[in-house]
Amino acid sequence: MERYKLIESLSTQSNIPAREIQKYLDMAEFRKVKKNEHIVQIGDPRVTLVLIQSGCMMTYFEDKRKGMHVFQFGMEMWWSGDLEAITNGSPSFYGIKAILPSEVYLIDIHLYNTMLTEQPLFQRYFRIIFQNALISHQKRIVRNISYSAEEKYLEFIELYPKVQLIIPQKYIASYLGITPEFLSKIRRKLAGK
Amino acid sequence: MERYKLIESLSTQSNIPAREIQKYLDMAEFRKVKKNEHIVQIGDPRVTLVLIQSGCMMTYFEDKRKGMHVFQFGMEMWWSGDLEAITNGSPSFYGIKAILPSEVYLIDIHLYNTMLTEQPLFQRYFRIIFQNALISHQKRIVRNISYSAEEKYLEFIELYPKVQLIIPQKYIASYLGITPEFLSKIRRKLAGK
DNA sequence: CGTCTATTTGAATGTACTCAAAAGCGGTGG
DNA sequence: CCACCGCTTTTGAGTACATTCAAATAGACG
Repeated sequence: MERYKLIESLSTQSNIPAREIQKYLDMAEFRKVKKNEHIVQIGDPRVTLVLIQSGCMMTYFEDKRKGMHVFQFGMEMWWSGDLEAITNGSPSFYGIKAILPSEVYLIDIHLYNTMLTEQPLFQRYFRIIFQNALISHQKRIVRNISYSAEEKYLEFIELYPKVQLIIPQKYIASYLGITPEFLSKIRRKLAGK
Repeated sequence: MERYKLIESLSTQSNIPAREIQKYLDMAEFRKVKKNEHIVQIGDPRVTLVLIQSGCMMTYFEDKRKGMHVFQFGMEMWWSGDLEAITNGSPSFYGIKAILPSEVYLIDIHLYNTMLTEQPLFQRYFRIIFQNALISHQKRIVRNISYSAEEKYLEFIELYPKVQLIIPQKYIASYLGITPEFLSKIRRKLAGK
């Protein structure tokens, strides 16, 4: 996606004039990142929201026992970032890295607050963004507590047919909370039908 | 919690004058519900957000194979309801019932939209509510994909020490996505330490 | 006190994980 | 353009975690 299209979309969604969206985007840090490059490391004190203009990003975290887990994938026009860290100023619990060459805008805490206070329509914009994100998080929890691994995988490829083609299978397994070996076995079983 | 305290809290959180909060609360349907009484049934076409003044509610859903699952618990001052149904007008995927005698306000789609359009500060209020809800949903997903059943349980009683005392254990098991029998075994194991 | 539901227990089963090794695949340099 | 290297995926055997089913026990409430 190109910059002007991103601005158009944001303008339409938010009812904020394109020229004003542009003003705030200019205040954000724009970055082109290569495949596998990190834009946020776990523990970074400087926390930002990330708006993806093009490419594909992934958010991950770690636990001591089992290492890295994929928290979510982000595509064009999606937001990522550690909302909790943004909210209370703690260091980032998540890391964010590019799965494909990508272009992103980094909105730090200060800019986020500026946008919300200077332009009240951003309150509405983020209310809608968060409301929709909440819905999809709720659905994911529903699947987490009621689906088998196989069902989770089938639902995933149905929900994100594009993502599924791009990213390594082991990341899908991690996102679903299963091991890559077991996902491989699920796929073998499904293929034999 | 009493009505005037609820109004005070909402007013403080939202920066909206108490008298105006009161006006919208008066437009909502107020209901006292008995223990185990339902305020929303799965599939209900009339969908509402629920603001809990007192007591304890639980949101649940069903799948054909394993029956009912607890989606979440709601305490005083919390919101519940099917956001997706509110957003797109579909029938409710979730049911809501009282675990304790409770008092709730029901905000239907129409009133929700009225509040958002008439009083822009509600955009900010719900932006904050959703932002915080999103954070706790994200954390729950993190636990879902990276914790064992035992760890999930320990985290639960730490996060919700009050809820844990009130509600039947089988509902906690369901919330965590495990069977009541297995939770019982986890507790036995933990007790023997 | 009796009934109904929740919890506990145990045995058998199934689902998913670990570990180790082999096969596949993509990018890089010669 | 091919060969090699590193990483991902597959495979299989053994194990651990969690479920199912059935029955016994405990608790709550009228």
